[in-house]
Amino acid sequence: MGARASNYKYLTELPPGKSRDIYIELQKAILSHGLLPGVKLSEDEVGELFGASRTIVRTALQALSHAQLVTIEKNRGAFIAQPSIKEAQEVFEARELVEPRVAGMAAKIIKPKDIQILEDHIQAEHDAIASGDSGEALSLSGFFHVMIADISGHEVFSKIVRSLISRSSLIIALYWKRLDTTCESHSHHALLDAFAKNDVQAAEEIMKSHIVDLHSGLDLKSRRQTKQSLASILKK
Amino acid sequence: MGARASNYKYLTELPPGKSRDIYIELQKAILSHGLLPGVKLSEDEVGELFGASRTIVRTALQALSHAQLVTIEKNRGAFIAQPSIKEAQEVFEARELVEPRVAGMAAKIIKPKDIQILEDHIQAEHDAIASGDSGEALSLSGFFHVMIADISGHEVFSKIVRSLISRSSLIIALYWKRLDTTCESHSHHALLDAFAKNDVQAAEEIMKSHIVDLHSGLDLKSRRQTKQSLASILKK
DNA sequence: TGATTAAAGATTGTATACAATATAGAATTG
DNA sequence: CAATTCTATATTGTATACAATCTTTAATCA
Repeated sequence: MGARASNYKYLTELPPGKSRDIYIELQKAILSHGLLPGVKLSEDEVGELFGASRTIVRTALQALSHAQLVTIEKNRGAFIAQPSIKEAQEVFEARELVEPRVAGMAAKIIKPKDIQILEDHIQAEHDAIASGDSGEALSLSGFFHVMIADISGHEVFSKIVRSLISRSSLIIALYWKRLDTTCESHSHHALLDAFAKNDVQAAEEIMKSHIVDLHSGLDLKSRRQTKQSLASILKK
Repeated sequence: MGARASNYKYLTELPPGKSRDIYIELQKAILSHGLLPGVKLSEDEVGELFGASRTIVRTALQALSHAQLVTIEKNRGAFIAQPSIKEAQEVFEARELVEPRVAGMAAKIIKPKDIQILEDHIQAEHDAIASGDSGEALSLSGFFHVMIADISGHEVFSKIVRSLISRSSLIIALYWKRLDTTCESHSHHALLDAFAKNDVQAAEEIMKSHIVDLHSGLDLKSRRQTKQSLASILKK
């Protein structure tokens, strides 16, 4: 995981406190593929790791389950979610509907300052890829989409996009075609060009085809096996 | 509230148990305007009402806060959410994007059996209006949209729609123009006609204009005041 | 009297003990 | 030896006690 973790603002309904911290740390680990689908999150183990009581840990795990990053099975515990093939399909269909609209809205009102921030972010993506930190790279490329949603100023769409992006990370872990290949693309750059011109329609189209691209990078025939227990990867 | 409460399947990430029951009961009360925005849900009070310990109640309240039906303020407690004007606007904008698509998908694959169920449901709406049970009528008219989402078979869209519909109920409580007027319309019937013909485009258009209609029924200039404490309305 | 402060009460936050359930391993049986 | 049952262990579910915080009331002072 990235030595310098992205300090981008994470969202959760949780009030500030230890539960929220645990939520954010686990989310980071999930989004950067430090924790893979299927891994069990035992309450004692997580509590031990973060020096928190089970009460606190349960609050965090329940929040993650509401965000659909974790599945809680009665009397069995919490596991990193494993989206089905159908869900994977649907998540990307939803992204194809919502994100182009959001990108268009962002294009309409984006300011030079925001464009600069996005450019820096793309640079950070490249750096992560260059340094071989594919987990961080993946996480950053997801955040790029969230940042655009935030720029649009539309909080309801923004929350929907956040949720879809998070789940996309699990989907990529399970169904991405070529494990070696990073999902870098030129689309992010192209999007910035459209933003710079405040070209709403171009932004919509580029975003649409970008997501269709990502979607087609998935192998939605069979689910990858992901055992790998132990949550010792959390220690950054 | 309706003597015969809608037994339509409620969704929550909560596993079966008392927390889930409380969640569902509170949700019902919120959606039918038995509990109005701003009302405090004290843990002891709710626990007393349902014969549950605070641990259980807290789980339910936290789930409701994740569904954005309840706002939890640190050290102050849980309150029925009060969507802002901006959020109200955004929720309906999101509905205008997502629901037409979902209606179109439903039109493509709907079966006679489903159409019959929807017809019966509309009848139940009329009955509720006739009997003056405006809370139940409102709740049913929201469920109509959820049922269509379920018929579409697209679970990701369906969950998004559920969330938007729930919040719409709070928004209507705060911003609906004429308190005396029920939000009945002919759109639901028109939608059924399109469904019967499997007319995708018509279904999309009717749904779109229906939601625009609802949207325009809101007075998004000022928020209504809703005091009314006490959660004694829960006892059906 | 009005505002400010102080104390009492009520409510939420957290840790922990105990109960219920599931899991893993040992013993038993065919 | 394979399959099954039983037992011991580990894990989650829930209630409750105590701590921290907020709210309300009472008391004090200008």
